[in-house]
Amino acid sequence: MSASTGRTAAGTGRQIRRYGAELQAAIFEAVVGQLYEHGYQGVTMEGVAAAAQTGKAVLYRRWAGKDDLVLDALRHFAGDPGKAPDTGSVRDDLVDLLQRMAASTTTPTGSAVRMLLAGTRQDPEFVRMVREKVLRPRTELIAEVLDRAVARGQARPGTSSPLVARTGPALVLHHLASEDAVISREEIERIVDEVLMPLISPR
Amino acid sequence: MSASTGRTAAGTGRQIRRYGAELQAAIFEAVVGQLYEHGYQGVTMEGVAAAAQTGKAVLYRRWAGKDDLVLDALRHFAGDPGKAPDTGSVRDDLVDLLQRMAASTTTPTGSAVRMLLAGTRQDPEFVRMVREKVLRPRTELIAEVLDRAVARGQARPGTSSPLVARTGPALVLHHLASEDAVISREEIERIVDEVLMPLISPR
DNA sequence: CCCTGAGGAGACGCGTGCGTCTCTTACGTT
DNA sequence: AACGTAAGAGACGCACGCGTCTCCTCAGGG
Repeated sequence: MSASTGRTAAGTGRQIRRYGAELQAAIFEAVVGQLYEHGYQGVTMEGVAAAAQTGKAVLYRRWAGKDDLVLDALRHFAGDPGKAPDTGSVRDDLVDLLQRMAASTTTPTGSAVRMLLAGTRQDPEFVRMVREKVLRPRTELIAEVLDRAVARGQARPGTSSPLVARTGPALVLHHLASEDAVISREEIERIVDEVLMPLISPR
Repeated sequence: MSASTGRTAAGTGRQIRRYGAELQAAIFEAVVGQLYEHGYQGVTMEGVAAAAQTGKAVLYRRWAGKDDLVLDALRHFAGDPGKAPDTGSVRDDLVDLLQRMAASTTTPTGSAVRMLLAGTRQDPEFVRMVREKVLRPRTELIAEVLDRAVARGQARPGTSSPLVARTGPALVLHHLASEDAVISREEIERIVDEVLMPLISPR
């Protein structure tokens, strides 16, 4: 009998209602939160709506469905990989870059990369986007650092092959698989000192 | 009224009924098939039962649930990474090993590794198993090859660090993420010639 | 000050997967 | 030849996520 309130009369609060861009930002944040916590499969429209404190209708008014939403959220967040460091020491530059990469493995952006690895049938648009917006820019930063090192004579010419630029990221990523969780600073320095530096330094 | 047949009277065939080990093998095959085609999330008990031409009861009589089943199937298939090649040339040995690894990225075993990469919350038992039974043995083969190379004087001592052993696999795996699909023989040779060999060969 | 449009919340119907249960039937054993 | 066990098949109830739809309600423009 008692009325189904339909509105949580309980809470203290007035509710502030968000519109447009502000609302969208909150939704994106919710998406990447879910993504980070439960992986792609764990992202649900219902979960996102709840986390963003909004209704599903709002989501469907803006996006066609889950794929579209997640894609858009990632596109929004993947963004700026930062500028390439230029300390004058290749070694330090590389450590810095890989450190950043490692840090981002636990972020939504990192999740995206891992989804990429995982996917047997992923939305091709999604795959493309992650490659373009996440992976490539970061590899390019490394290439940039290597180029500078070559110019400075700190590295052999020819060192700056795409393959070499990929080696650092590959090892950081691989660490995720072969060891537990977080990669330590020491481990990163070991990657640089034991693998990258010997690989590039002049004979 | 008309009997619900309950049995497809249609087909030509008698049905051969499988038991015990034979049945189990068929089920495992179905599991890895599903795994390969749709990824971990795409494996369903119903799908497996159908693919194996059996009933769900049979599955639940043997395994506690999906996790248990998949884990067991992988454990069953992950098996033998083969013996380390010993052609006398480190270079050729490495190419051979990485080639094998690359080939297995499209197999169920490969899917398992990718699931590992992907997983934000995976069954820890599963993670441990893939590390132990899939990743580690293969890295050890490489270490073995490197050790022999050092012994032969084809590689600098100290070359056989775990990190160096990981570099090849890491690059192969990373290729999955950064490029499309299959890794070519040429690409593998490039990895060996441009990265691994310079890294290990005596100065 | 009222009206319109979007936001917050969630009910609803649909499909799908899980895990259980039932029923019939083939096979190996005695 | 009779029997018991497990296989093959799938119905069933439950939970959950999707995408739609409805119902307020808040805010801002006329």
